[in-house]
Amino acid sequence: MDTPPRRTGRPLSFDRNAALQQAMLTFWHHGYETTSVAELTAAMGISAPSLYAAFGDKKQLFLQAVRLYAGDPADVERAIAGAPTSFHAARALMTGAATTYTGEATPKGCLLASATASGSAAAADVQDAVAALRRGIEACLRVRIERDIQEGVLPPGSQAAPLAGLVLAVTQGMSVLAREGASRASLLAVVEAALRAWPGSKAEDARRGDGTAANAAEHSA
Amino acid sequence: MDTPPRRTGRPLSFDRNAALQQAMLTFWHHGYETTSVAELTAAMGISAPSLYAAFGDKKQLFLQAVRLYAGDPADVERAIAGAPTSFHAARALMTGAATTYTGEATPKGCLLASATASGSAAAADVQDAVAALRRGIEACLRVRIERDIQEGVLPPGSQAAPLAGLVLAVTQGMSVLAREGASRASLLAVVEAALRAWPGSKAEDARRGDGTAANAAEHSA
DNA sequence: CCCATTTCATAGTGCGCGTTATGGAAGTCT
DNA sequence: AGACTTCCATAACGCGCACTATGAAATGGG
Repeated sequence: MDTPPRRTGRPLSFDRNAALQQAMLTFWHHGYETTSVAELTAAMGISAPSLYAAFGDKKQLFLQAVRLYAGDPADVERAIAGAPTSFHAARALMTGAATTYTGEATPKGCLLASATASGSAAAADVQDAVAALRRGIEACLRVRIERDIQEGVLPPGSQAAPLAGLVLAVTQGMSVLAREGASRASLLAVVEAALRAWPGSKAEDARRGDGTAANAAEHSA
Repeated sequence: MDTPPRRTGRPLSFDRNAALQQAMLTFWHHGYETTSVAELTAAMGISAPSLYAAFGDKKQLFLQAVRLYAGDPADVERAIAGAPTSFHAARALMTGAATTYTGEATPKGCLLASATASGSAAAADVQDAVAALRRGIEACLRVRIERDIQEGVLPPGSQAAPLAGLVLAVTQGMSVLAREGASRASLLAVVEAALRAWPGSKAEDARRGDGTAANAAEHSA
């Protein structure tokens, strides 16, 4: 699909997926505009013409790296829709983010947050693509919260949009804290603090700690 | 102090403060590394040699713009220390941020969050300077929360560090939402949702809405 | 074995970057 | 007025950027 049958000619001398993985890590570390093609070719272990032949240009390479980073959006949406409650979905999203942002073998923070926080007008379409991913998660979570309200899981009068926005804001904000060196434990504590804002979740579930459906938000390798 | 007495010679043909203001807005809009000196000189209405004579180089200009943006750190710390409670301080910080991030006459989001989320190794000291500002606010807020715990304003067992981290995370995360076009009202709703996480603040103060000591966090022009 | 096809390595393209050298214009001081 | 100091405008510096032209090397098909 991506690679129509290559019938003849010299075979590729590098692992395309491994190279894309290295590109993803490089973008994750430095951001989109502040990563140079020279840095990419060095990390990927290939030359510039090979990069352009295999991935298009820098922008298309970044978009493919984003897809590798974020995984299939349908997976995240299924995880949100299939969680026992929106509370569990929110906890899974945020703990997954906190865990991903503080991985030992990966850069700190969030590739999406780091890559597009700043940006010149030339990279507007890149920002749009990343923003679409975020909006998708936010919309899916908001729908899940609304369902809980209608089904009586959450008290009536609970506001779905601000809660979904809170989860997204905490998620993106934790990227900044992680980048400054915050530990995984401290971020997970921030997540638990944020979850106290969930309607009907004050002292009664303060020390529940089940973690159902955790780690469905973002990949971890 | 900044400008030792200039006794003779041709006077400056531009308003130094106005030029710095324009530089700040340009950095605010595009970030640090993704703003070129050509963009800066165009926005400031001066030529490159004038910029270098008046402000040093791009890095020093950015740091001066950050000081103009953030104001005197002592003001923020006084506002936090002088707030009636840490809850009021947190609300003031977050509502101030939400308001600043959605100003009509200013770029969307936070200059500090936008400028340093991405960054090559060459700009590490710039990131450190911005991170120091954030850490200062976080530490000051954490101390304020600890005071409330000791004085019995917050229930014992309340955890200061995660609460301070939550406020910082929400603040930085709102910058991302604002940059994607979130309205001021929606961000203020996120702030109110986040404040429900404050210990001892569930339904009893849901519709208080005093806003004491609001708007002390960040400047607004 | 030769050809068609694809990839590889080297080298280089034009361009925009941050920064500065130069010479003249606009002031103040005596 | 003239010396001196400071600033402005033009033009250019070297460098790194994203990207590519060129030709040789490595494969499969006939």
